[in-house]
Amino acid sequence: MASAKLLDSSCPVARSLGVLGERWTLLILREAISGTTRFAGFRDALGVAPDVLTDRLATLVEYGVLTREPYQEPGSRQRFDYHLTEAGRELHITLAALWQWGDKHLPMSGVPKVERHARETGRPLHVAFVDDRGREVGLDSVRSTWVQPAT
Amino acid sequence: MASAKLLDSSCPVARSLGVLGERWTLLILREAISGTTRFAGFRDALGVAPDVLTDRLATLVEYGVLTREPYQEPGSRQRFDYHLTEAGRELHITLAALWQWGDKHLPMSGVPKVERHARETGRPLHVAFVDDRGREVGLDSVRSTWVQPAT
DNA sequence: ATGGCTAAGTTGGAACTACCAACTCAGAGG
DNA sequence: CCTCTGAGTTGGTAGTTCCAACTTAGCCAT
Repeated sequence: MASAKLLDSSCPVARSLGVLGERWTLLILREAISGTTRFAGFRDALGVAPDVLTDRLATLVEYGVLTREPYQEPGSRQRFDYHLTEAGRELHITLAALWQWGDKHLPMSGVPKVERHARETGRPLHVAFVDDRGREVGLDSVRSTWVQPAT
Repeated sequence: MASAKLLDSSCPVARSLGVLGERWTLLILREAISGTTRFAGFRDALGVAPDVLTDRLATLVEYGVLTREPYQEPGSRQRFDYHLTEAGRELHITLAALWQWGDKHLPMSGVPKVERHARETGRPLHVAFVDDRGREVGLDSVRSTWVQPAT
């Protein structure tokens, strides 16, 4: 599980995909961000096979995206649930980027939609490049450069 | 190819992953964004098996992420190269989101890095949620709501 | 104390997908 | 005509995923 080949790559996109790029993983995280915490919750929401779900949850725990925590409801035995870490919460940006791309380029009519708004101002949100002053910058203004590590 | 099950999902993240979620696809697009246009370029940069590469390029062309264009260098026969469409260029945001997550949470020392800067101002860039005025909004301020489609 | 119920898995086999090496095909140059 | 190169195709093997059935642990009712 969690492709060692990709994790050893010098490219951070490849390393991210080494943890996140297997089938179901990003959908599991979408569910986690929308509030699902339990094995059966993921299985029922996604229809993922239980052996695959076990594998993916273990990988996400191993790489610090989820925590596996025991809990006990009164009158019931101890069970486990899965909560996002800070690293996992940061994937909201990645998932929202996929969400807005699919919404625009693979549209589907007649289905309920999710919208994102700023909690304080109510303004609609999207995902974009931003400079260090917090100002949005258009795609055409993005310039990528290579930087050698300090020796 | 390009999971029909996911493409029929009501969730745009699942639909995006129906096109982009197969192994190698996002890495091929990372290469495309960094300027690679030819079959051999992708194969040599990534080490992907040629049958898989053929399949992924065809899927990306089918869904409007790449175009397959004939070209002819003087003194050489006609060949094909693959260029990003506008939809493909927009995936720069998604890939940069994966890039910054991997850079932060799966760091690797001693390797060259890519940095992104605004072309006009030179300011460093990252990917984040932004409101409709172009102002960055922190993760904790994002509120998601369901909207029923107009009937 | 036995049997049912549920959450959270495990196990076994069939089906699908990826990997690797070798091969094809079309035109250009010698 | 022979070779070279880019852009693939093909065939067999190895690795993954899918699906259904089974397991395990503790609580509760009878």
